[in-house]
Amino acid sequence: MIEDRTRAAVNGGAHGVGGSTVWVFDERRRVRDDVASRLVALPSVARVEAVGDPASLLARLATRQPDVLLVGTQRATDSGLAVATQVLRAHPSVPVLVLGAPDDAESVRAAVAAGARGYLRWDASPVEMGLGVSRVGLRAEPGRPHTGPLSAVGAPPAHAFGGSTALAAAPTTVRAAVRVDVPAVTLSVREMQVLTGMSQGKSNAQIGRELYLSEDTIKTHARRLFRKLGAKDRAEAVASGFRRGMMS
Amino acid sequence: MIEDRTRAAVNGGAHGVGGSTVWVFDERRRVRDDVASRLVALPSVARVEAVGDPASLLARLATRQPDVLLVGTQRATDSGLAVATQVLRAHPSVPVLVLGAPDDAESVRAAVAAGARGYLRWDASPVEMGLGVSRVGLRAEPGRPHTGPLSAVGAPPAHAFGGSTALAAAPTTVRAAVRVDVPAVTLSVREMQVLTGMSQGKSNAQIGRELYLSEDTIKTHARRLFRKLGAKDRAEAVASGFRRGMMS
DNA sequence: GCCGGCCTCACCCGCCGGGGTGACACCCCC
DNA sequence: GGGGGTGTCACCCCGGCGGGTGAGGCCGGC
Repeated sequence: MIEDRTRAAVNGGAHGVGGSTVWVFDERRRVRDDVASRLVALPSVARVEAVGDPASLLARLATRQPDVLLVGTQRATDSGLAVATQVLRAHPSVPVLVLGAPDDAESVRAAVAAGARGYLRWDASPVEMGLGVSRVGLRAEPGRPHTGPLSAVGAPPAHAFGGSTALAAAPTTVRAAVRVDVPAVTLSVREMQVLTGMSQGKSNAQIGRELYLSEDTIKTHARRLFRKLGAKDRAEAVASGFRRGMMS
Repeated sequence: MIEDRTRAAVNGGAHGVGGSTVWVFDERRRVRDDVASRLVALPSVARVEAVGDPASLLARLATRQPDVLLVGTQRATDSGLAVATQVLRAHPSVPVLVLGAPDDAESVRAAVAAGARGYLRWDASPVEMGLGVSRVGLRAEPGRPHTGPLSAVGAPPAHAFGGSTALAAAPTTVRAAVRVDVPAVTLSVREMQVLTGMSQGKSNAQIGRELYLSEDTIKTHARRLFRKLGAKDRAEAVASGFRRGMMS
């Protein structure tokens, strides 16, 4: 019951049309929801399912398999580690990523030894999660299983746990890895000014006043930049600007 | 006349309330407009003025001074370099950044020798420009002049011109340098799903259908996430999500 | 020299977005 | 055990968004 509620809350009905399916296991609801909330923002992730009960995790694995399975470990109870080991024994082909506490290198090392593909700090940013997930379980096409073989992500627990965050080194690499689309668009100065205004929550009239232009003129620029960026919305246009590296 | 048109097009009326004023000089209109279009997207830049004529550049400098002056150089005619030298002789306190071609290390070296604070490739991304501009001409307060002294940015032209882009090494550092606000907000899973949908140009009804929820429910989540992010708009909310590193 | 892109402005229109408010239920933390 | 955050849904309201279209002028490139 509780489990169904959580599933419903995280799952919704996003029938991933391309993009991988990620399962998150952790017995602590806070943790798995927190991690899930960051995962749903990733463009490469189409479907996120949160599981809090070892039994139902194994039951699901019997019929379906995720592209990546994140397993949270906690030092206090060894349950997370036990679950990971159990899963890997039953389904060695499932790409398991261990979610470790920032200072818990041991459990992580143990899990990697047991067959996990890598680890992530549970406080990793979406970008870092994206890197980890895409390295471990990228799917080229919806029907195909994860493209393998992939080199282990979790090789050097020691130094990674010393830094601020595991896998934090190369965000630009992530961009390159995740990016798929973007056929190089250039916006004019005016269009950039309008887009910037939009990203600051300004109305067309407000942008017009600040640029000493008519609101209708702003609308025209907006329409044009929507076309260029392939956006139907100012929200999508702003997102597109950020994804293309035009904004910061 | 031509000059006035360009100025008006770039300038608008953004009376920078905090944030630096940047001038862009280049005789090639394409270049200066292109650079300007990337500068206007920077949160740390409040005002951009594009100048295409050496004479009017010097005339302006007599009365006002920018926080940063970008000077474009071209190998063919040495005009850009000459202008930079001239400006620096007349106004040594003006922070000059040289805009060099990707493969033109010589002019850059010469300009730095003449007193320029650093260089940027003219094809630098907004993020890289932000780094360069903020290092050279950050203003703490509207009234105060640029905070100095600042270490030269352009020390190693050689190896920088070897890489893909000058100053491209540490985008995360830029974040840290530019970021000012952001008092740590956490969105719930649902809120993240809604925000993600918004960033994909989906309507509330559409998001609702995909999550098997009522449109009114989506609106409620939207309202709540707007409050959390301090956004008045879905566009601003999306931008905020990106700026806070919640989205990618 | 013409064509194309950009800038500017205008008018019409339909619909969605966002605010306000109320309600009920669950969950977690204090 | 109660309060705060979250999830879900509903109704009302209206202002702004986005689409379509037309039109004049300037600039740069083929």
